[in-house]
Amino acid sequence: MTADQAFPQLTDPLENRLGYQLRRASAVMMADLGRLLAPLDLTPAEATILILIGANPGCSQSGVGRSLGINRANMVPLIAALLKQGMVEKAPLDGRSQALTLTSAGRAKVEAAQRIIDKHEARFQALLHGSNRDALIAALHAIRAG
Amino acid sequence: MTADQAFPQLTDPLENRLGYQLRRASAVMMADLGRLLAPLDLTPAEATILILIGANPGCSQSGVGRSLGINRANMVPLIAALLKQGMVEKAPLDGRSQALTLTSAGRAKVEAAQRIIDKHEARFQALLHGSNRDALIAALHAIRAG
DNA sequence: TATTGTTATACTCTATAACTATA
DNA sequence: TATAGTTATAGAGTATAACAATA
Repeated sequence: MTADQAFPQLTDPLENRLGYQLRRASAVMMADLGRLLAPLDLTPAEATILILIGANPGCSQSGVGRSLGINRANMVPLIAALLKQGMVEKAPLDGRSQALTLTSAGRAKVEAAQRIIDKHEARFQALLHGSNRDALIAALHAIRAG
Repeated sequence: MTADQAFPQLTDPLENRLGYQLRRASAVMMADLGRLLAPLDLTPAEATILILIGANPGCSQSGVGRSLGINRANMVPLIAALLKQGMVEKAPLDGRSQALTLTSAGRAKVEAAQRIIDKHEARFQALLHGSNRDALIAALHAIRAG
């Protein structure tokens, strides 16, 4: 018995649903990125936080959270892990805020992560040979704003 | 002090990342659908399961899971909830499989959910005025296959 | 009065391992 | 040997409420 006889495909009324396909496609890319970043001991969330701090030295923890859609409470253990690993430093900004910057170890990690992410993105973009990649990004921005 | 002075936007090096924008766009649509389905006492996951059973009467629980990317173990409480709510019925198929079908209450729920999903999808598709909607779906399929 | 950072907490989602019964 | 259904469990991710210190 062949595999496709053993598991006949179900009729899928969700094939043409934007929200559903967005979710499944996102899951595929997230899982791939997670596998690729694991050897660096980074999760996709940690990598995006490091990238954002690298591009915005002196930013606050809440600012990072607002930008990434992660709420303040959930930023605490994420930043704590990056501090513990020596990738991020805090410096008092005013009495309540702390300015975040990357350490040199953090900068090295970000560069390694960026190289991995670049390859990962290029691999998926290559699958979109027909469609316009910029139009896809523009569509995703429009959906986010909706 | 205006709001944008209080929360200056951070420089965002993720603006142009396919995987990241996919994830954020997906989260926006999922949150919207969750809000819209809540009055029906349905989660997006339950709605997609009902839709799939409705389109494939007699399918198995594992078949639904394979199609939706939900593993067998996690299907158990999902199907149990739909059985308890009287929306799905099980009938012995062979000694180990159960054929799933919708009850009349389940069919009514699916129809109500489909109406909500249709409006939700139409609202987001309207935001994509410039770009080709079919090209977007095709791109998402290509990413899923990658 | 609003914001930052924090703690505690709870709920959902996802993943794995192991088991029984059946094919 | 592989599949269906199940149980138990653990780890993420996400959400809210509340608090202290500060603006």
